[in-house]
Amino acid sequence: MALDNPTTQTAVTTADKVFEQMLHAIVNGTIKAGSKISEPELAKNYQISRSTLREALNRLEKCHLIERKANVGSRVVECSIAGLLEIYVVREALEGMACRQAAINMTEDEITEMRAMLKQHASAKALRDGISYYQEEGDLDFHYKVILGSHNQQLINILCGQLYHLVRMYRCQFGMNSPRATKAFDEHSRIIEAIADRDGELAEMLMRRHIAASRKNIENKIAQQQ
Amino acid sequence: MALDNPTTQTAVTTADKVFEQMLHAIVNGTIKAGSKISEPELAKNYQISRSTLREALNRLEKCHLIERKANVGSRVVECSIAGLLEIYVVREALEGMACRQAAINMTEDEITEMRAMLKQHASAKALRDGISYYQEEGDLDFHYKVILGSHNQQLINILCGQLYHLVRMYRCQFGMNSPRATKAFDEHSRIIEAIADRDGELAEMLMRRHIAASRKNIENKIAQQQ
DNA sequence: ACAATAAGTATTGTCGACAATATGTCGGTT
DNA sequence: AACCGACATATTGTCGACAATACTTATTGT
Repeated sequence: MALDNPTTQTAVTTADKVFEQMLHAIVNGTIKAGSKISEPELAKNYQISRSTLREALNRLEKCHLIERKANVGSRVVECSIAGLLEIYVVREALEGMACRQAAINMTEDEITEMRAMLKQHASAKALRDGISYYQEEGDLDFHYKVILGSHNQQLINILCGQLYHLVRMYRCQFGMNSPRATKAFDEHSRIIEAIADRDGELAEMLMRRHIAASRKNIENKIAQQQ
Repeated sequence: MALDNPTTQTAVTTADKVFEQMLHAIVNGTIKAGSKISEPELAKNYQISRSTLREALNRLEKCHLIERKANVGSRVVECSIAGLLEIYVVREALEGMACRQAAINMTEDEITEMRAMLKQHASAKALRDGISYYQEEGDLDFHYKVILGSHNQQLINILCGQLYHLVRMYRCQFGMNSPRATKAFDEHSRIIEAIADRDGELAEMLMRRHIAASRKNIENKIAQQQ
């Protein structure tokens, strides 16, 4: 069985398309974080009925991008520092485990593919312009591939289907062009080697440190600002 | 802020009520695992319109209890051994981390409460009748409280809001009256003590071993049957 | 002047009908 | 006889209207 990849399945129904549009709009802040969602207004904007919009809202809720209260309505989630740190904690646990599982379950082909990807990132890193953007995308790609490599459908669903979009939202809204770019690259390399060695324990530890380092980096930044 | 507890919020709308009914029906197998869901039929059964039923189905999908394909329909998830093991892997990672966070964030009151709960379980364990049921419920209670103790909303959402119901479903359908009852009780005690000592690292390790032991127990059982 | 209550407005929840898509059946063709 | 394609049926997706609930505003009483 090919592993279901929640972010790749193409939109077929109109609710799907509206969902994707709103997804982008929320991630990049066009629809502001914390703002209330007016069903009648949005339905008119997207030229669809309220039922269809509500279907799209349900998908967004599944990604934890909006929150609904009965008989009150939907709000886009707030982007708080506390919320960001909470996500890092969850990622540390889940991606760490995904890494361990990847060391067990990844095929040789997948490992080869990851090495190739990393090489490509290295050359992209060499040319200095547009570093942050590409590096960030590369970072997401890397983590993404490791998660898929776990071959654990539950892990994939949670990380790629739900948390993934939230992470992107935070990155966009907080404008995080990580200064850890070069460091992160080395860490990625070591993680892949641990996976290639089928050393699950080490792979998990390295991934956890990698994510924990990002979290601490943010915590420090916040502490400085205050 | 009081921590939102996804399983406690009472049903207010009719879709909520139908969701809860279907939840029970799916968990205890009244609606069979793997079976296709007929929207017209169920809507008639529950005496509601299809829109309302679909709303309920969306909630079930959020808990990963049903799966929908566009223009095809919904199916109740299958209960496979592989799926069960996948869940244990996720739980090991997430509840382990929840335990670490609980060691950091739990209030003294919460710890006192947990100790009291464990004492109650001990006395319940003493009277031999109905052990499996109560012990299982007790087990769920224990894990539940630890998760809430993490004070991490993301962790709580994922574990209590989504995986919780799946775990219950597997327990029901596979008739798992764990033979690890007494052992599990001791492990629970040690975990609480680690939390009380504010030793997050130990608490996480103990919880991970606790869950991994359950998983291996199942793996062994399966291996024997074959 | 302030609080509380009541009416009015707006938003969400629910309903039944219609349109679009997929599944199953039957006949024809190679 | 097996495979392919068209038709019929059933199911899902979408729509607009109505009902129920929450919020706002105005009015009244202290």
